[in-house]
Amino acid sequence: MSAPTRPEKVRADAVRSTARILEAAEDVLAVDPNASLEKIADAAGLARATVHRRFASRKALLEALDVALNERYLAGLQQARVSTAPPLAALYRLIEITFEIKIRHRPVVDISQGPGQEVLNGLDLLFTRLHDAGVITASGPVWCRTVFLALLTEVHLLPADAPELAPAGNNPPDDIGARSDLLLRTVIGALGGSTGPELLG
Amino acid sequence: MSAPTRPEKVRADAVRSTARILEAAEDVLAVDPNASLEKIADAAGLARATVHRRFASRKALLEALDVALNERYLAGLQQARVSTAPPLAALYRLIEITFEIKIRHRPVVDISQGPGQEVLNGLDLLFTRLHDAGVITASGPVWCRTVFLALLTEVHLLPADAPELAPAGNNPPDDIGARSDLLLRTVIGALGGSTGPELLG
DNA sequence: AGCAAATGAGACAACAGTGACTCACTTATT
DNA sequence: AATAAGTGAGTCACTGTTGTCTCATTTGCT
Repeated sequence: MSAPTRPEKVRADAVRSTARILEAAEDVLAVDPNASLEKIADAAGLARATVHRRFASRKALLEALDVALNERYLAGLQQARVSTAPPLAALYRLIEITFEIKIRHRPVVDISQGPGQEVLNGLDLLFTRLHDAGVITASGPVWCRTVFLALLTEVHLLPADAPELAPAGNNPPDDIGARSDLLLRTVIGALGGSTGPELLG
Repeated sequence: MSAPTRPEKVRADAVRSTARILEAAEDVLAVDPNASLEKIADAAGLARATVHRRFASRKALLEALDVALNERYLAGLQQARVSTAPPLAALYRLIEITFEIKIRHRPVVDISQGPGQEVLNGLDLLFTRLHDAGVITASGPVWCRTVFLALLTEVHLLPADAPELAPAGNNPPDDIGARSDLLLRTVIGALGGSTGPELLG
């Protein structure tokens, strides 16, 4: 009803601001899911009023953030060829991609309802395939995905100098690789798969 | 300075209220860590004023809850003979005890600082012993405890009718036993131990 | 029964966060 | 350079929560 006289063209300014706000929100909310809009605005280097201009309400911001994260995740699932590649290779690739785009989960309202359903279906498919291929013992995809997401969060929060992230002979410090390896080993082991070093054979 | 005329004797009334408030707080805060004092009071069947009489501030309530949980946990650690019993048996017993007294972790402010240090030390000792005994591969006790607590939370939140909680031939539905088994298998596997059914040999 | 303690109900100010608005100023686009 | 869009800074009303207080009533103790 009260159409706020929408502008003819969206200026490059506004786009940057929107992106900055989303980035800041992701970072800030990861630490404190109840952080105020002012904190987010500060982290984005903008005024709180600007946040309100780009996002009508706090709820709207959270939903936009949810959508953005789900999009990234969904792209990751496709890129990992979750439904066609050998499941273990797909899982490893998905993990790598996830760490590369540093997806966080905690902040998001509730991944289980709303647009995140596609992502969940993709994960469930992956774990079903892993079970069918005999890579893991656990058969319930919901449980598998729960464990996966929980461990993903923990590996994500692990400080970069943790001893678990120091691989055997690899001198070059490859943070993403180390985290991916650790998460893969841990998840597969947790779900009843073999943890041998020849996993990806 | 403003000593609020402390009573000569603490009545049985007050003790019950304090306990009720702590119980309610544990339950309510497990679902929503930012629940208002009124919600907690309602869950306890008491007026908000009473909560404020027993606990000077919200912070005081959270600290008291933290202390209470840590006490229970510490008692569990001793009861499981974490430092003397065979480590795998100790872990299993600790898990059982934890589920019996239904300890939740999320609500607590931050278990890593304050009086919770003793508990963490106990857990670290347990995982060090598990590694030394060759039960698990992971050697960093901090990482082990992180994984343990994360999975504990997930198993705790698992609905009672989840397929993962239905054991092989055991007809009698033993919820705590099923959860304990699942958690033990998952944790040991996640930390690089064998997941065979003959674990406790 | 009698007293002190504890509670419920309600009012109260203080405070933080949200959302809407204005106005002067800056920036992007043409 | 001119114009439209975007921003910063500030104000304002509104809401929910916290913490304090009072007073009538109920409850536990002896």
